[in-house]
Amino acid sequence: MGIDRRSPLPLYSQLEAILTQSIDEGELKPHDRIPTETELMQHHGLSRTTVRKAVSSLVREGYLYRQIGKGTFVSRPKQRHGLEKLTSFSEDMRSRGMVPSSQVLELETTKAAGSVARRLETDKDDLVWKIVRLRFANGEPMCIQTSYVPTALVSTIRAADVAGERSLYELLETEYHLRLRESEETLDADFAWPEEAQLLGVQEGSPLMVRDRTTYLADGRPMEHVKTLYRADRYQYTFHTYRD
Amino acid sequence: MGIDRRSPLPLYSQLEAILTQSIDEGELKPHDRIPTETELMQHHGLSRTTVRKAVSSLVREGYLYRQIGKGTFVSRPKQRHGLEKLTSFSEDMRSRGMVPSSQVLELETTKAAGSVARRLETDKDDLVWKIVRLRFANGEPMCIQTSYVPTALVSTIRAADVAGERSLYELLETEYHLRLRESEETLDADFAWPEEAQLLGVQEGSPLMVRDRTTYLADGRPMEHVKTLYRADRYQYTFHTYRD
DNA sequence: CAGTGGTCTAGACCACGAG
DNA sequence: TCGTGGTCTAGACCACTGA
Repeated sequence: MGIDRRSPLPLYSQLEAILTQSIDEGELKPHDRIPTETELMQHHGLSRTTVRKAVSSLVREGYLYRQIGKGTFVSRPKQRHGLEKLTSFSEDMRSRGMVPSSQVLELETTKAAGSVARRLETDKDDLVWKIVRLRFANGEPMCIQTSYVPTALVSTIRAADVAGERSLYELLETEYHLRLRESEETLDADFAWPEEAQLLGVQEGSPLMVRDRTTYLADGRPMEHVKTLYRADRYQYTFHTYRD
Repeated sequence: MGIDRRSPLPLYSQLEAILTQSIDEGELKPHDRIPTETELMQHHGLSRTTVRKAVSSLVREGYLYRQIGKGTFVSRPKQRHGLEKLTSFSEDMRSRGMVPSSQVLELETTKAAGSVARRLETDKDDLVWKIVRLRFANGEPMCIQTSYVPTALVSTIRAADVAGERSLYELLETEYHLRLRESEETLDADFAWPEEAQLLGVQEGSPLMVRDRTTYLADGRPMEHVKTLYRADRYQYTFHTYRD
């Protein structure tokens, strides 16, 4: 494994891959010092700027931490997976080692109600898709998800597009070539109402995590607003924060 | 407002300040294109590398977004405050425009129990501080917070250090010169047990947000493990995610 | 003191998007 | 075709850390 200058991958991202691989394979252990920036330059034949770009990126992602005057070190294992990534339910479950699937409960176009219209920045009478799905992880109910997508962005959605293991985001990215950039989310706690409890297979009044998300495209237009009710006994949200 | 080469602040951070100020003051509005990198170089007499470092940083923080071949644009207002910051309860409440205060319910040293010892990476018999506080925002109960801090790091904590408006983090950073780097957190939902409900002033069985956090120092040592029970009717956790 | 990461410069070539 | 951001180089000086 070395730097390949004919590869289309940028050199800094190749160096990132080399370093993360050394960490994941255990060559570099937590709190080990990694090679000096000068050593990395000479060893891989790169400029200092490129080396620093690779290392800085891994520092941002939580793989490494720097101490001025001393060196750069490997972080504690669980402190990786630095910044929160924008993922679909399917991607989220797969990264937790579970198999996602879906059952479509509703799929229709409707006029955007007040809060949905505000989040999607559409007019009150514009049509939006409403998709209600019961979502499973390893075949067990995990959450109820209600999504709204402007019909102005996506003309057609069929149940088969979003059922089973199919992901709405995959459809939007592959079929409609919409590039997602970021989302804004809130987490809250609530009870299960009777209908929700029955769908999720829990007792009425059980605790739920409520996740509200608005997703935006690369050009800034809102793409989706979604409310998800998770079984709190099966789902925890995990994240990282940094000082400065 | 311009670049001051005699200032101790790095040039890229001065440029960041200039750009964020133009945005906050409304000179640059959401979806406006900001000046080209070349224009910023010439206007401020900086190299392209420095300009790019400033702009990239604002892109990471969610102030700006880039579209290759087209330019760099201002994000939608709420999409700023990009990455999650490691904040104390006091800092969190102040940033939400509320006044924090605390009432100390317990303050003692104790042997670290199983899960606490594991999180703090101490031996089972090592002593840790246990601090239980009822925390208020604008005088209303907001959460119950139970903190554990190794006595190896902090020899003395008096009730006055952590009561009222005083923050544990401020104490650690100013008195003990401990530099915090990052934390690992989970969010969950649960019910209020009778004692908790009474302290928080809610009905028994009300929904709570449960936040578990372990905080680490710049050199990687665990500094604090804290469990916080928030009134779900008064607290929502808000965050951002990015694709790629 | 020598070595580390932190900052900065002046140049270069490229791929993408729009007219 | 031209201007945008994306990548990369070789060199420089600085502040902080530890011996």
